[in-house]
Amino acid sequence: MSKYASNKGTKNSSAPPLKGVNRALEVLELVASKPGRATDIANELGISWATLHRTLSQLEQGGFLERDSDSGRYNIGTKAWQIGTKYLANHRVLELAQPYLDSAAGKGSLTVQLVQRSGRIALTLYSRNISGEIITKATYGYHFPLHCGSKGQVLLAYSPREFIESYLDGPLESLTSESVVNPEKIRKIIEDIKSNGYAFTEGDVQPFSGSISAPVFDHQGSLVAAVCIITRRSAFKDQARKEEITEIVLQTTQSISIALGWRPSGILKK
Amino acid sequence: MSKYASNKGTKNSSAPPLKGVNRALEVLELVASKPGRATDIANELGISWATLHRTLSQLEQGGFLERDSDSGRYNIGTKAWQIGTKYLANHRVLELAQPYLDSAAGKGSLTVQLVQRSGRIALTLYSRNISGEIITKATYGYHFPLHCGSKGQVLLAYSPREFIESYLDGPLESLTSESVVNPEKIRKIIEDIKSNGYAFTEGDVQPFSGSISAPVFDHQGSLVAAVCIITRRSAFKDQARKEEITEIVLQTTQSISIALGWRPSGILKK
DNA sequence: TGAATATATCCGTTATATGGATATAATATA
DNA sequence: TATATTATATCCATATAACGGATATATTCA
Repeated sequence: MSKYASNKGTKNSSAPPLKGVNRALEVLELVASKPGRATDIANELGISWATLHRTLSQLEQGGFLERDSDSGRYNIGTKAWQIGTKYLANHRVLELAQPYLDSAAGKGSLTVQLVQRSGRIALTLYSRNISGEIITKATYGYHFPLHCGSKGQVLLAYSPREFIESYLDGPLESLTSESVVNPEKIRKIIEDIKSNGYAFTEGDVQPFSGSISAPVFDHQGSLVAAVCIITRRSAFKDQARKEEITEIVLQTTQSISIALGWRPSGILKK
Repeated sequence: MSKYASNKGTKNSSAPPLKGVNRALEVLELVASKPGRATDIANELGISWATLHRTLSQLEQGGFLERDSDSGRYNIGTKAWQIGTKYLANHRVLELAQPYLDSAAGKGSLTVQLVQRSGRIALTLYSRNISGEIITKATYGYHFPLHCGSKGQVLLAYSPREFIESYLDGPLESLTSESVVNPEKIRKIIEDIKSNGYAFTEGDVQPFSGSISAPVFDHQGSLVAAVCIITRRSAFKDQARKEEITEIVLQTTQSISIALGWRPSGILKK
């Protein structure tokens, strides 16, 4: 039927789809978010088994996927890490921010992260963990939705209005019993964050941890990342300690933003 | 160029190649190792411009590549990091090793890494850097060939004979004027490493840094990773310090190997 | 300003991926 | 242990979807 009707309605002539490649990328994304067996993947993606099989083999052969021969489950492979790390090697903001993050971590023996928004999730770019106190999911590879955890909330709060709305329209998952998933309440939280300049949450990602985050801006005043300090929840009971941590976060984000050319008063440098 | 010969003569019936997907993966690998403009990539891979363009667009649209609109250069994109980090989240050895690595880092304010072999390169899985002393390329995203740096040499030394030979047959790049690239000399180094149980190199990766590495084995006694301690070269002038660091490396690898079920004397547990 | 180089897009042709069907392997169940 | 069930692997004729030469546009350089 559709011999030549590949073009969608998009104003600029939509690119030809390269179906095979697209499927492979989809498979990668799916496996990343939910490792599983071949059949699961085929069902989830609604593609024929034979087709999927070829794709899986190809990805496995390239090292992008790995298959555990006992369980038959596919996982992300070595090559994906090898290539993914190259993203960091060219990351201007990270390079610039790193010394400030390390210094912050030193100040209070804290877990400090630099995070960035990627679609609907908060993506950790750098994580400086303190040996003594290990918070399970405060490392690379744990991506949370934006409405859970102070880091996501900050990233959400300073995103464009339209994005916020479309985000809140989507499904809002609960990570713990304390996660806030009511759009109306999240809107309120966003208000607060924007007036305070930082976010604080506890127990909404992991039951026994809490975090404080603040935004990093570039020379145009737009959000590029967030800095997040995570620690065990109990630490925040001590009000003085909490204020101290807040101070460290704000100082750090301010320093990084300034290093990026941002000017506090909104006066852009010419 | 043509990395993997499409399975023609393989004994089992040749699998269908899925050319498009394969090309996309090749592009990713190439960009990771050498970011560049579209034309460069097309030439390097020897594929027609039109074809490449589609592939690039698709990868960019998926977030696997990013294009700097000023320079026109393509780099690895956010999504690649997002997915790559998931590799770590499922990494048994890393999970188990991490506490030991952190403890080692604490002992001497050192940069400690866990590395793994991936094809012809040494791939960093975990890197604990010390704030004060920053060694430029001791982070994620810098992948070195196996013959440069103690970590690569250890990984090479304990690889299967046949792999070593095929590795030495390939082209051996120099990273600094002190890199050893003579196959005969490398064979000698491998001998030494296997009799000492660790490797030490300086100035062969970066002029002013040096490192000591030792192998990590699993319950079957096969190499799974290496632990590497990197510091400024001058530190190794102090013989006592050098021995101290060697001791830390060996203790760490031993602990991790044992935790993996390896038994020192070669006695396998039943 | 014009030449040269890089990027974007079009479109007929055919090589290539598709998916139903069949074959084999691995589990679950009786 | 035998048998049903579900998962994985492979084959092959067909039509779809990708290819690449050619052309159009944008960008860079001299």
